[in-house]
Amino acid sequence: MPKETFFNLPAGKRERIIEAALDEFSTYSFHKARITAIEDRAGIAKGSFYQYFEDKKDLYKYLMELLVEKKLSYINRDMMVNKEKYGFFQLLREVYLSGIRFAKENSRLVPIWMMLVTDRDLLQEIYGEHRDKSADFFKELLEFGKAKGELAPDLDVSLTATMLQSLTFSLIDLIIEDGKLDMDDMVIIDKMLDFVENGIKKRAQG
Amino acid sequence: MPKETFFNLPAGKRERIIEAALDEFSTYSFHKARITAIEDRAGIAKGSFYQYFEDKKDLYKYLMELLVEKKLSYINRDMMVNKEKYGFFQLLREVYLSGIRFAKENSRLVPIWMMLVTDRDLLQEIYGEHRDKSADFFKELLEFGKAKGELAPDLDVSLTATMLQSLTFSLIDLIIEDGKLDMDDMVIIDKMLDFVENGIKKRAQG
Amino acid sequence: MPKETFFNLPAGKRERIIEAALDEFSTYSFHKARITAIEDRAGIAKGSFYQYFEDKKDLYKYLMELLVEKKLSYINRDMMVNKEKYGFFQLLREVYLSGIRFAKENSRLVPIWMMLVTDRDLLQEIYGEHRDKSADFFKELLEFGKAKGELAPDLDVSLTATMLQSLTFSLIDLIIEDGKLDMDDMVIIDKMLDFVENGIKKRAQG
Amino acid sequence: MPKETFFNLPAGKRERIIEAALDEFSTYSFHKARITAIEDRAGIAKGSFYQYFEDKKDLYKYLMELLVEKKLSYINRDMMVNKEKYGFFQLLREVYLSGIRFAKENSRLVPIWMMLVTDRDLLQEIYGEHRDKSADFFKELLEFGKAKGELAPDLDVSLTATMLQSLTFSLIDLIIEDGKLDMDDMVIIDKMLDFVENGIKKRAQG
DNA sequence: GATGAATGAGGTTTCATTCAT
DNA sequence: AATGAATGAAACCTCATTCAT
Repeated sequence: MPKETFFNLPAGKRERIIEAALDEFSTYSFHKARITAIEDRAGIAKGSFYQYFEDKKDLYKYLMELLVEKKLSYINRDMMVNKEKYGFFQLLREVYLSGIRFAKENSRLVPIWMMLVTDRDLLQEIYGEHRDKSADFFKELLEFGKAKGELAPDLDVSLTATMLQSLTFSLIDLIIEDGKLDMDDMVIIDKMLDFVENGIKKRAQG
Repeated sequence: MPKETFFNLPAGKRERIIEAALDEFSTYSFHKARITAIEDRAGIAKGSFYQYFEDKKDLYKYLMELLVEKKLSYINRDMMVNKEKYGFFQLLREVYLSGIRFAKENSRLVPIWMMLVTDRDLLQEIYGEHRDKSADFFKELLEFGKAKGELAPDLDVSLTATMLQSLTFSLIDLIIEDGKLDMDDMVIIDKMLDFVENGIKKRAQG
Repeated sequence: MPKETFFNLPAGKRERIIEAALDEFSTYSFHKARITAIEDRAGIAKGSFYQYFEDKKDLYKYLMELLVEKKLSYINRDMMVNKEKYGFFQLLREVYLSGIRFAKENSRLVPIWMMLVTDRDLLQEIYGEHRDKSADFFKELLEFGKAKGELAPDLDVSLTATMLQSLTFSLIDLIIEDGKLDMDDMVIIDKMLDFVENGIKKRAQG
Repeated sequence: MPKETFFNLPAGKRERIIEAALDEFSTYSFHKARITAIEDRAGIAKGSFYQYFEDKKDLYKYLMELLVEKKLSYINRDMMVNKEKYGFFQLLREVYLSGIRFAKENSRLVPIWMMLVTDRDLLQEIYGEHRDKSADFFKELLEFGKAKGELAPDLDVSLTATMLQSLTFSLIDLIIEDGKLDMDDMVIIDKMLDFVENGIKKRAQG
């Protein structure tokens, strides 16, 4: 956690520091990223960083907290709370949509987070034991879908959750690597949902 | 590329070095990984590493080459060459199976490769311009499936390729993180294929 | 060029570093000279050197700049600007005198510079293409002497410049290797000038 | 001194080694020069060098011995032994001529030797206490010239010897840096001798 | 709190030299 | 004697972090 002094900083400066940190960490892995570069880009003096943060890891953790916080803020709270009013696939659509909105507006957070997730040692250092909350979220959603009767009752929830999550990642990655697919975001989502709903096997009726 | 001296080494020693490198790079990100640690674990003297490799990057590249080479060796060449004899989903099944076999027997290569893929700067350093051959592979396979009439003719090949690839990653990850799911590999694959074929929507007939 | 931080240093410390560098480089050739030794002698911490200089070469270049700057400061500017008031040999005498004054007060710079000049590879590394300004200086002076009618009109300017320059080196070397000749500096200079003026052939009149 | 094994080597191989050494040491200063590079260029195996020489310094010393030996071989022995038959300036001319011949045919030895002479620490390491035999040579020659009555009786022998020596260096340097002066070697020598004989002052009679 | 110099652990890399075959 | 891998000292350099002002 940042020191108190960080939160006492004028908002502009605080933001400049965060921006600089995002720039650095989204470009370089944790160990290659340099505090000095962050200080330079933020326009603060050489050791000033340590007025605000315990150390490199402290800043990194904070960035990850921002990520979670931001991520949540993009989900339509109302829909999630009043699940019953919606169908499973409607909800899933909203989840993907929010994921996209988030990624588009916080594109630098995504690579940071991806590097973290694939770096076991770092993950350990940052979180101690890691608990994948995102998978839990999908599990819950799937249970709900089952209960509603929209999904096959014998569907394996754990595995499917993993797969849905994985698809989310690839969705976000597609969106960020702007131009990889020249397709409108909505179209992408709809095609992906169709894939999830119906698979890719050709059916008799089309 | 390793220096000639590396290939002149007795197989045992060469393997010890590679083993040590795999250990180190699968545990730590490229920049945190230490040559010294590799030397120690391989039981060779302080600067000896440089007898065999140009530098850290050189070793890393070599590991990635091994990965590609190994990966390919796990695919049933026969099936891929005589595609026509098989159905699309049979082929996909084989691809997933080979992915799993590979991952089980080379579990340390996977995290190394994942860290690389998520670290843009490193990717750039290692490969210059990166060309995702894996996605191409799936595209080709999908085109084949379309031609065979097993897939919907209006299926978006690029997007679907991305999704299939993404599912492969998560499959491999599941397998490696042994115990995350207590399910037999075959069962996992079959469920995943079912997901791909039919999606998760409940149908009238089942 | 040293970094800004170097010039921000208290004069005393800055001088200690330069002194240490002069000690090291005047004793050892560029590649044998050790940064660590300089740090030790200057009483600064292990990597501190790099706060002030880019690298070894950077420091070395700076020393060479100091040399040029110092060297120039020893010449009687007035005499050189108002050449016309003086005879050629008076001017040459002044040049030699200034050379001696410089060498006596900066005796450690001379060997550094000599090592540089004789080390083609280093010279290349330090200066890229090297332009011998010192020879140009003598050429100009000789042209002046010719114009004044003090020198033979068919004198070869380029060659003579080279020879005068060479004699300067040996003069400086003599002075520095104190005691090699037990003669007063003035006497040395006068004898050398006599050599330059009249050669060593015995003449009819003496 | 090289080991016996070196002299037992077939002449061709011995020469290849010396050639390679000359290449390396004439390009790089003692400490930058690499044994490995010499081995490579000579086409001998990695540690083979140590079959023939004690160490780097041993080879270097040997090269310097070759230099002296070669140098002497270029002087017209006959003239030096029967000095009386010749005039001082004739002898000096021969000295310069031999210097040039030597330098032209052994151009790589010159920079090696120059670097050595300007590197006090190395000189010390190589020779312990250094005795400048070359200056002695000129002193002797000058004494001879005085005795013959060709030089002014009050000429300072030590200083003049130093100057003559210095001019030799610059002469050799000029010759080696081929093209610096586009003048025939003979012309250079004659002009230089004229300089030594008569200085550069314009005389009444021309 | 801000500044920027100071510190030193620690990593990479080079290469002369040794050693086993 | 020849080969070429092995060794390890030692150098350069980076940078997170501390400290004095």
